[in-house]
Amino acid sequence: MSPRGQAARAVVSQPAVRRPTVQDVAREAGVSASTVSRALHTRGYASPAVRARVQAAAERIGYVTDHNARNLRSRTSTSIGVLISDLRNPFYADLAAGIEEELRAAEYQMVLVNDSGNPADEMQAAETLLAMRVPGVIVTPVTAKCPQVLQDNGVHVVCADRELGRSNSDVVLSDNKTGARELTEHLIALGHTRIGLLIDETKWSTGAGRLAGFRAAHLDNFIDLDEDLIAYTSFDADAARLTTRKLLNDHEVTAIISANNVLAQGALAELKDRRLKIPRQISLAAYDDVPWMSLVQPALTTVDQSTVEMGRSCARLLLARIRGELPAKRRLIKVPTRLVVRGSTGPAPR
Amino acid sequence: MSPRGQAARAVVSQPAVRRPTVQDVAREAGVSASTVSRALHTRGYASPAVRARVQAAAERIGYVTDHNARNLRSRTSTSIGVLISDLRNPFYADLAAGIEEELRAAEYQMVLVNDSGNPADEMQAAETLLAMRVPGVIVTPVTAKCPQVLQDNGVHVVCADRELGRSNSDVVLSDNKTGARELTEHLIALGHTRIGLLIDETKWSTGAGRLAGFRAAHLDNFIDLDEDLIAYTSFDADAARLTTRKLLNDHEVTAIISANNVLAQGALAELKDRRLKIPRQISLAAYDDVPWMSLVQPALTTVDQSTVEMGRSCARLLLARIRGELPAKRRLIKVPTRLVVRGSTGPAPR
DNA sequence: ACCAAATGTGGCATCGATGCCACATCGGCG
DNA sequence: CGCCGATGTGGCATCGATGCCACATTTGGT
Repeated sequence: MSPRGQAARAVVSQPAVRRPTVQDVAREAGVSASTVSRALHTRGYASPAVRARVQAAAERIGYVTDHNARNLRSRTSTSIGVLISDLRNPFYADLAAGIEEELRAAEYQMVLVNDSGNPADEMQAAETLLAMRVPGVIVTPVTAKCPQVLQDNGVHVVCADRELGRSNSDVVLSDNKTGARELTEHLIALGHTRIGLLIDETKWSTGAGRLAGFRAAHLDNFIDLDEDLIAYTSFDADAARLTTRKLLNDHEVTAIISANNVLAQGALAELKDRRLKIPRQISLAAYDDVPWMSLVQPALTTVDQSTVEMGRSCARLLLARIRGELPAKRRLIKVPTRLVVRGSTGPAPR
Repeated sequence: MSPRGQAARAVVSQPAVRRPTVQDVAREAGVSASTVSRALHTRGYASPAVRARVQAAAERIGYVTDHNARNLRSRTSTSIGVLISDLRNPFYADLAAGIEEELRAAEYQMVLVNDSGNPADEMQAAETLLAMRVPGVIVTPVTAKCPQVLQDNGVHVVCADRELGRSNSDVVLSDNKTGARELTEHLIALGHTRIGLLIDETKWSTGAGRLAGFRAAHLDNFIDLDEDLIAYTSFDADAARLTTRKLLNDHEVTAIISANNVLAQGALAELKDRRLKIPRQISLAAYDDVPWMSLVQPALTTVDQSTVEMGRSCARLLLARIRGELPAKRRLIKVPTRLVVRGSTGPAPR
């Protein structure tokens, strides 16, 4: 019976329930809407008596503030955007978990987007977050453009895990160089001099830092680093496996360091496939400790980068920034790492 | 210098940028605000020429729709709440990843909340989502009250992974009974008759279903099930390890099935600790295939419940419901499982 | 007692996009 | 040649909460 509706609209199930508004609460409590607003929101003045009365009334009729209206009017929002590359990778999941925990404690919400490491998806997500008028975003950036656009629009940005070029956003990083150096030195101390490094990228601060730590350890210990032992690979486990195969075929190495948890998976698969005894014949170690690494036999020696804590740091930093508690200068937080020695690393053979 | 401000408000960094509104776009394109709205939003009539002109104008001045205003006025929202128990558990991470993927494809956003399996946090989150006026929520419920409250407020709910009592919400489940039965029968076919089941809960459909499948397999194969072999434990790996220890001490079992991925971790730890040869001395299998299970030696035989696909299903179902494409009757989707036989299960000893 | 300051509450406009209707314009057909 | 419907556009009110100010009332000081 739509009067003159042209395109008959799809039948959308109605919200059905009319939700109470401040007006309703006001009537119920016998005060004005303004007073209700002040009484429910902590900030603002209202006598204890009125406040109690209003709260009781709100409770009674099941009033729940409309965030949309609130956000619109007050030009703020308690939703925070979180842009990560792969939720299925425990690193990002832990990061997100840490962020969520801290945000929730501060009564903020997390809008999580998986950009799959894809620049187009990342920009798309940034646009969506702008539309939501979020006051801040935490991102493991794929492109420098994304944080840039967000900032240009007045959104606070914290980059997590990596830094792209010279941005001026706050950033929280693992202490990649130190972590990688300690891991490498651990192997050197065990007598290894020919150590392969499996790494997927060095354009971002993450890979660059880990590579730098690897180099530094060699330098400090007066070991000539054979550049061919730096095995560049793609970011998935299968590629890492093939690269490991090639590395083992072409070079004599007594130990392998994988630059992240995914690559470690490929490396381990190849070593097992070759029935190499770890650590007797070859040692294996990885940057980024994730749960499976302590379940395999032998358990892997790793660098634990306290990923959940990194997430928390990101959130705390962002919130502080939003609240205006920080000086203008960009802040860089380096989260310390911890070397976790397990069974997969041992004395160099021979 | 605040004129008569009482509680001096915290200095909050201003949004700084005034974002363009439809009015601005209207001026730029030489049309009215209404027209801009129609031209940008696909629905509604606008001549191709105007539409192009408006879009160009919007692009030029960097206009981005304000979701808050849109949501408020049109009483809709494209944010979907997702309430899960533990993002760090790969099961939930995969579920969330599947959900996010499907939501993003439909231009919806995911607001993710970790309730830690805690009823209070769960209700708190439900309230927040009500405040956000989300049209739907996907939840792995802890309490029946949560889906109930949401529904009472006109929010569509899809329960994922488990069902609590007699709710009338849509639900997406793994085919627990069949999966568990197949896994158990696989062991029975290998000659096992004394199989321990490590399980943490049976109040929810998840545990109940898996237990039922375990029983059914015994029944169908005319094996008397010793009730003592059903080892009830708590939901963490450490507890599972202790329970496994007790199970092994008190009973002769030739195989152990763990009802989920976390418990498997505990069971495996205990078996390794006892230096039991898997599968020669004892077989181990688990419900819920997660990545580490194929990395350990021997790799674990599991039931893969296609978690990511479950997540996608949840999202598809919810969106269909929101769009009003579904009949009123509640829908139950059982996602089929797949038995993945690996090295951890073998013939029963003796 | 009287006035000033402190305190608490109500009124009203407003945030930005959109639903709804009125109306201008155009083309087609009798 | 004029009327009517189709088509496209503009005007205006509205979603719900809150910022800001005015004003009523109380308190305290002298």
